[in-house]
Amino acid sequence: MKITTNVIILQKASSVKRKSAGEILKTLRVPEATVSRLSIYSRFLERLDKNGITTVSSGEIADGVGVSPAQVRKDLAYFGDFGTRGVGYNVKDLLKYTLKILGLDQEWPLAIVGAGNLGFALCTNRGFSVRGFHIAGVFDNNSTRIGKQIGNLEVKPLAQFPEIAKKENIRIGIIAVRTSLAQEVADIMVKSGMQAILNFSPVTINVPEDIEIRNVDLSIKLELLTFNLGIKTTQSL
Amino acid sequence: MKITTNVIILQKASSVKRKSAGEILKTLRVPEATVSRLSIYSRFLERLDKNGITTVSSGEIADGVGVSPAQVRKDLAYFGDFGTRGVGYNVKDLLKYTLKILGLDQEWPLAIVGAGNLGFALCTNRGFSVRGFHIAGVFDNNSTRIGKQIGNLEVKPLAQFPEIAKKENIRIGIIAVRTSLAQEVADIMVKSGMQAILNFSPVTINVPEDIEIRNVDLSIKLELLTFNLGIKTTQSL
DNA sequence: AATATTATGTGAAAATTACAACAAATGTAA
DNA sequence: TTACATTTGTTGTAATTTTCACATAATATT
Ligand SMILES: NC(=O)c1ccc[n+]([C@@H]2O[C@H](COP(=O)([O-])OP(=O)(O)OC[C@H]3O[C@@H](n4cnc5c(N)ncnc54)[C@H](O)[C@@H]3O)[C@@H](O)[C@H]2O)c1
Ligand SMILES: NC(=O)c1ccc[n+]([C@@H]2O[C@H](COP(=O)([O-])OP(=O)(O)OC[C@H]3O[C@@H](n4cnc5c(N)ncnc54)[C@H](O)[C@@H]3O)[C@@H](O)[C@H]2O)c1
Repeated sequence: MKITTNVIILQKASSVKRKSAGEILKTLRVPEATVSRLSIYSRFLERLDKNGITTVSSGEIADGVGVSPAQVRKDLAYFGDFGTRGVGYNVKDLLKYTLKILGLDQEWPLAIVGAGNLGFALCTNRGFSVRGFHIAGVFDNNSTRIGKQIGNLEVKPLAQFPEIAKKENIRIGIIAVRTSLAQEVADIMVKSGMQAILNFSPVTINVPEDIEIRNVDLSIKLELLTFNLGIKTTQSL
Repeated sequence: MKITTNVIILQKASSVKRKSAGEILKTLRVPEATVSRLSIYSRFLERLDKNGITTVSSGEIADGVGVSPAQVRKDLAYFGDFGTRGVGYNVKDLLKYTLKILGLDQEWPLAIVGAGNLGFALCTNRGFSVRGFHIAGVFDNNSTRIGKQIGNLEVKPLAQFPEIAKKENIRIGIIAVRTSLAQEVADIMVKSGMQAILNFSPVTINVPEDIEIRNVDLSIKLELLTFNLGIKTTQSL
């Protein structure tokens, strides 16, 4: 009997509904935190695999990434039974499963808008390719940047975004322009058919409900740190 | 009657205990998510203030940053009564309070280790100064990078980290070296007295309990997006 | 073959976080 | 002055997430 799993992640994620006649439709609600941890587990498994380790327990994964063993098992249990009781998990297999779950069993072309310092760093970042990402287009609307070569990529004018995005089959856009222009760029991305956006600018971006958007927010993380350091030294709030 | 507030943030944060004789000691447990949102509210208030807006309601803040009005009020209520019923919040005052709470009523010197592409982008990032951060030192152990000038900063050898960190009173270190060296750099930071670490490398770093560490994790966010896009197109997991 | 050991998967309990509803306070208009 | 509209601060409630505890299964040992 085939079970089609209907995964819905909680928190900020939009709900996803799918129908599948004649099959059991199981509605799963997966915490966003679980998906994030899955990404961490997956990277840890990659390291184990590289080191020739073939089997791992939930406890070892837990130690390796700093969560509880129960959390590891619970997280994995959302997606299936991947382990063997009394033994643990096969590293290669579990790695393959986690990658599949995260959608990393395929190549993901990305588009970056903003060829400034951050955009440059992103373009040259070696980490992407390991996980199946590659930059398929970099855009800017500053004439001093357009035409510049970054690695084997040429910075294109923003006007070409829709055309190239379509040709390259890009579904994920990355915003690396200065704060005041981020919303404008997001709008263009949405119009050009991006289904997901990763935003590096420290500002709240508005997009339609069906577009996935996440922020990589340096300031929030830094200010979380100063908050914590602050209460260690401040007499009262 | 003076109330000394003992703030403890939840999740990954370490608990903080303070004593204060003769005063009411109220133990607050603040969700990390609340602190993160406070950072977002604070930035939104900065924008309002810049636009000359003097009063704002929880509903307007909520609309501006994409949360519920109740959430805004609840978050603020952890730290005090900042509003006026029937009126709302004074923008300038609330901005000042949020900055104070986040520990941003002082200058924070930062140290960056890794003068690669990301390190360079961070050094030249204009966003820091607005919130009271400034890069007080950049370090690398690659001889081709040492001595290079980034803005008005010179890249120093990593060996000088402890000395400069002490002289410049640096408490927060930023890791921007390649993944395989991140733990090593973290160890040096801890030994040099850093109390908080911001890590950009996609790997789990181990530090003593009393050191605050947070990750700015590009991969997790990207893979959250591919997870969501994946379940929209994949027939079954 | 029986027993011990190890480690998964899971249902129930506990903890945490978000949400909703409303009383209290303020300002405004009749 | 009174009634009305607005919006906070707070209490209770619902939803979500994590943790706990253990039955179950696989392997190792005696
Ligand atoms: N530099 C960092 O380390 C860092 C870290 C985190 C977040 N950020 C954020 O990332 C963003 C970019 O930072 P940066 O340091 O690269 O700034 P930058 O000034 O170096 O680069 C901005 C780039 O965007 C381009 N641009 C501006 N408007 C555009 C538009 N409408 N369309 C296309 N391109 C446009 C500019 O020409 C420039 O090349 C900022 O919002 C910043 O706050 C930067
Ligand atoms: N480039 C990006 O956009 C980006 C984004 C997110 C995360 N990251 C992560 O940030 C890290 C750095 O990325 P990058 O693109 O700047 O890489 P990079 O190769 O350009 O720079 C790495 C720098 O660290 C220096 N370094 C290496 N070992 C060191 C040590 N022991 N002490 C001091 N310095 C040392 C190197 O000399 C080099 O200058 C990586 O872990 C990467 O995964 C990069």
